[in-house]
Amino acid sequence: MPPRQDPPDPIDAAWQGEPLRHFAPALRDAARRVEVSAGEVLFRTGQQPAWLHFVVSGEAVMSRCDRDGRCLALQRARGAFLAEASLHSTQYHCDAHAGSDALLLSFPVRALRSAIDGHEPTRWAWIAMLASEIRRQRSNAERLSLKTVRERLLHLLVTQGDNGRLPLAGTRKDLAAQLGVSHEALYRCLATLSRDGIVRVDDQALTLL
Amino acid sequence: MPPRQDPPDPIDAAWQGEPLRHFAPALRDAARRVEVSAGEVLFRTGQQPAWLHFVVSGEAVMSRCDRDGRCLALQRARGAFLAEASLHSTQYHCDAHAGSDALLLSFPVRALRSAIDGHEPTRWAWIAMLASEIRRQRSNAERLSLKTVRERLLHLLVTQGDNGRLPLAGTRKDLAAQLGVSHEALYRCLATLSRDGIVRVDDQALTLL
DNA sequence: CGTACTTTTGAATCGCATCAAATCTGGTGG
DNA sequence: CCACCAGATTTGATGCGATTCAAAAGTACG
Repeated sequence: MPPRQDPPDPIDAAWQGEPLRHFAPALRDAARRVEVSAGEVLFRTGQQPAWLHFVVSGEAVMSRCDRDGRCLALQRARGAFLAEASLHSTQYHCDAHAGSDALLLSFPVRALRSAIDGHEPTRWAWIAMLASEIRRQRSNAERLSLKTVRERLLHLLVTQGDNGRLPLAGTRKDLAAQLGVSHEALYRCLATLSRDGIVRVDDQALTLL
Repeated sequence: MPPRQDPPDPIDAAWQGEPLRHFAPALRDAARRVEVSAGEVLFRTGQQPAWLHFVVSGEAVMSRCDRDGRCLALQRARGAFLAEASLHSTQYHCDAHAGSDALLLSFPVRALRSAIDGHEPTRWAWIAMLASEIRRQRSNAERLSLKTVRERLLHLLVTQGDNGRLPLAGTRKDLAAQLGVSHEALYRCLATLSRDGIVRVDDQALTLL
């Protein structure tokens, strides 16, 4: 009889990856599994951070809204911590909600702080994670300072892509939002690049040729 | 006889401020004072980081150039660490040079690492510094995703300004570069905002009215 | 005084946002 | 199974704001 094919537990997978695999055993015990549904509010400006959320699957969005009612996404976390910077804040400076049904691993702030103090691998995993986020953001800012859709898209393929291949996570509308351009402009740009044989576009990914 | 009026040492001042004032005594001893002149190269892509530079005065610029020869500034450090993320990298991913004559405090990477491990105030000062840089970058990306010069400028005044007042560090051309717009567009926008009484523009600062 | 740079204004052009509308898609319920 | 709906995708037309090129005036500095 063949062994039963359990679906791989995404939480187990998350514990195997960065930065969680360096986390102290005490943190594994302290972590709480949380399921949220699309749109659910995770925290609001002014609240005191008590838990830090690692987004195992789905998406969580940190955003700020101006008084005109327009909202801007500051972070879209997938397979990463949401609002890492709030580990030592006394209150949140943004709002956050689930961008889709999502599975979270939530860590008590106190436990995380003491693990960083007392457990060297946790400490350096945390610092490395912050540093890598800084790099990602710098690259993001670099991209947004480019003027044309074409330049931004190619920049994304070069910097984020795996050898020129970038898997499409969400819809192309989402990609347009990430690039800070209208979806129409992105569609037109994709059509042109595809027609000119510069980028191959399929349902799974964009590939630089 | 009045006490002699020594000019305040900018290095002393830097040690009083964040994040250096939390640094371990061992780091004070290990730090090296370095003066560089405008244009001088601080490091190049591929080199192994041995020193981490705190920019006491002047400016240091981290940049990446594409093969077209165009360079984009990823970070302009003033009163802050340059390339903090390289503390655990085995090599630099960018180039850096002095944007002006500058005074640096340089820390040996090894000493900084062990201070973070062994000295709690240093550790949390470092983590807080990384977190605050992430916030700054997120805010920066938010700003760059705005479409018009006007919106970007007002966003900068609100988020970076002290109660709507933003001291002008460099030239207005520099400000235009920071906002990711041409300097002509910025001059025109400033003229309009000034004429309409929305922003007061003088040599020292921009003030939101 | 001359040089290099910033600041400022003008004019032409280009790319994108926006509005509109049609098609396609996946999912839901009758 | 089909009708239907919400959303994504796609194409078209228009206008606006920014870029770009150009040129003049101001400013700092040796």
